[in-house]
Amino acid sequence: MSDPDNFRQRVFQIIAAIPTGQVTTYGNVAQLAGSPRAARQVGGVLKKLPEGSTLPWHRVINRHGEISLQGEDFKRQRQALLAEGIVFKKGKVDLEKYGWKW
DNA sequence: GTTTTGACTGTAC
DNA sequence: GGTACAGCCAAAA
Repeated sequence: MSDPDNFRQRVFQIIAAIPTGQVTTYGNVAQLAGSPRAARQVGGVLKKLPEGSTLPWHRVINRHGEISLQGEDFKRQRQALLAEGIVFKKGKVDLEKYGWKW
């Protein structure tokens, strides 16, 4: 059949399923992808994201509720989240409130 | 096939 | 509460 072992493909599917106005952590995505310890790789995959993907990668943040990126990418992600109704408190997001739950 | 890298997380101080 | 170090995993060179 298909390639269920394709971690990268799995991550895309998971992130694509995140509803607007909600956020999730890399660790959460990694766990859903089948490897709870591969949170790092989740970011690594998104960094090499294909341009044709309309994937809402901006809804993925670290476990501190903060954006792990820096520089322009950081601001871009923050703006994207603000545009979706996410409220930043002291530069952080309330995962208890916006944390994505299945 | 081996080595290097990294948008993370957990534990320790 | 914040900072520092180590571990883990998958993809790219």
